[in-house]
Amino acid sequence: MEPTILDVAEKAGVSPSTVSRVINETAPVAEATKKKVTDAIESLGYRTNKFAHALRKQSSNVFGIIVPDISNPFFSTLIRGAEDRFHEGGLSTMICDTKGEPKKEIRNIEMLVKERVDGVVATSAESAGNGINRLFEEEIPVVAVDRSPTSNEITTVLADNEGSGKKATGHLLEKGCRRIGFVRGPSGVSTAHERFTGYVNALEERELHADDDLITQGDFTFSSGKRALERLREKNRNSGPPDGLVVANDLMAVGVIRKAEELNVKVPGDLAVVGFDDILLSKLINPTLTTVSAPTYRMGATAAGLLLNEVESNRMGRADRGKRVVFATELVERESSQLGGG
Amino acid sequence: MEPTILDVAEKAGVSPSTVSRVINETAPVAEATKKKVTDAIESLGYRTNKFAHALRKQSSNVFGIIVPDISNPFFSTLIRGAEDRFHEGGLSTMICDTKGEPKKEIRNIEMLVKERVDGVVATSAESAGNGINRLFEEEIPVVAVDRSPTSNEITTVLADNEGSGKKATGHLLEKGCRRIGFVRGPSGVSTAHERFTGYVNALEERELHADDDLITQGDFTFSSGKRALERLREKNRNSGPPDGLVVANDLMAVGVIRKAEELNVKVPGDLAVVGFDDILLSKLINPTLTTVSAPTYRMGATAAGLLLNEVESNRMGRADRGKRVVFATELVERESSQLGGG
DNA sequence: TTATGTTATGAAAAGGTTTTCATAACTGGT
DNA sequence: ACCAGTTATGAAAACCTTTTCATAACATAA
Repeated sequence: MEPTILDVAEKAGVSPSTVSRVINETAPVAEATKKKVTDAIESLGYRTNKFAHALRKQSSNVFGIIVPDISNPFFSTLIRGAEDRFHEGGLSTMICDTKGEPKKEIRNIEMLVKERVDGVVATSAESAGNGINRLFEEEIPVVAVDRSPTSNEITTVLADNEGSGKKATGHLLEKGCRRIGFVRGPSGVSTAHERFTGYVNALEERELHADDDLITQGDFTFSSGKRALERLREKNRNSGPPDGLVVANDLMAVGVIRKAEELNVKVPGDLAVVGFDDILLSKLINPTLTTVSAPTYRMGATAAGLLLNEVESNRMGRADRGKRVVFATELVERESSQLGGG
Repeated sequence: MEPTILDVAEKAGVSPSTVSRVINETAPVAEATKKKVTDAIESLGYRTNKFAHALRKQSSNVFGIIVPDISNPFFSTLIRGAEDRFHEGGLSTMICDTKGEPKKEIRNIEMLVKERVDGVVATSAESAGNGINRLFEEEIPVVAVDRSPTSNEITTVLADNEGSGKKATGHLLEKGCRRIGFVRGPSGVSTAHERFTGYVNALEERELHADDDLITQGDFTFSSGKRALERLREKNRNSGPPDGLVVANDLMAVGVIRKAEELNVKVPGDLAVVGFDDILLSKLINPTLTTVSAPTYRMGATAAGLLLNEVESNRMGRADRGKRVVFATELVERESSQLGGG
């Protein structure tokens, strides 16, 4: 039914080998024959059979992209960056959403292994026992993005999270905040930890130091943000509540703002808030949220690019791994941090 | 390197055919030989080669899922439903995000064709020239979900959008609204149109009728919601503004609420608002948004199930297409529609 | 006992590429 | 005019399964 390379060869009056050479430009072919072949391909509507191609080349030309949550705009932008880069090269992609569940991550990785993808761009879901090792076992090249993997053999693309933490904290200091608290993210996530480090460093540079009572932890969800503010106000009933809060991601920051409203704490006014990621929601809530944004699209594209390099290197027999690219971030100033008209 | 079925055969002292029969349970095999084979498979760590399998069977065991926006929680839930169903059967999935751009939809579909997927679950991005026809040409089975395709040959899974429109409108009427407006969605999208029809019918059942001045159109985005409210208040400067608004999706409804705030119109109080989809955001904003939700996860799972049936039928030589499943929807009452304490 | 059907297995073909190995026809240099 | 090196092509092998066709052994029915 579907024409094969043999049909093309016959129609063009050449051998299948020659047709293959024309298609893949893998050896010189006389101009005249080339024309005969392309004509035959055209008229038959021939397309190379993916399965046969993959079998012979032992390569699927498919790449995997793993993220913990596709509905998080941060990750969907990352995906878009990576996807565009892959599609540019005529490569296909499989997107995997682990929903942050290790079980689902494993299942997804098993799928990618079964599909014999040529490589994977991964935002490994959890620190503990991440399935990336599995890909290593199978000798499938991996590039990590946004979060640091445990192994440093793995090429990694990151945002400057520590710098982000510094920027956010510095911003609040400039706005005149004196008691600045921090809502940390889940303990296993490098991103969250580095942001916290930035906060600590920003304070220390000014010879202040982080008061333990002003620090609490959430798990990146909206409701954990609400609980965080509750706890912080409880803890500081005597010493005086924080007047500024750096929150490890936007979603929790929105939770903080909602809870502040319930408690009749004015944001901004009584409390300035800064988040991270610049998700869509941050522009939509009231007050709009000051946040630190990373060049997500470019991070995705870069990760894909590095992965392709790595695959290419592997084919050439060289092995270059363990590169590290860090992107600068940017403070996006909005209403939630405009203290006292200043 | 990687062991083949031949290695297994040799180790077990049988022919490759027998090994294949053991693996696929495609013909009776003596208990003793079966054991020898499974032992050999185990000890060699054999896994069947996907490429060879696909080539021989002319089937990838991969299914496509097309949505206009993966970061929209409505669609990501739909995806999860479909994906879970596919994974259950050991099938793989490729998720495509068209970003609502026809160009991207075409590129994605081209990719699915190239990958020779066994079938596609699609929320066709636009009404006009949707790429689904392309899949038809390639004889790739398709099931449409959430939006009606142009062809009625195609099995479709829908929410009862007209019913939703009715419920939303009826709810506002019960709350005492007298001048109820409607913000329509993009003209090509069946979902949006049906919701509008529900609105009209709800009014007519009560022998009211929809005032043209109370109707305007948006494009499903946040900012188009803001503009919509502006236009409606402009239009009705003399006749009096609407006291209730049914908005074709939640994102626009949030835009309406934000704009109302800017204009000092109280929601609820001066204006009651109802949206559709029950996206995460609807619970997070202030006031929380009353909305109509559909069983999104089940819709995705059902679509995948029907697709699998259809593929199976095709293999058996029968052709059953054009089924139609409609899911009931549910009103989720929140703050935005609680008029005057009543 | 002979014919018929079922169970259990192997040999070989088929699925559609890419690539190695050969060969032939040229090219350019001496 | 001869040799070396390209250039241009074809034949055939290899990639790894699944499946058809055969064959043999065995059971059941007449």
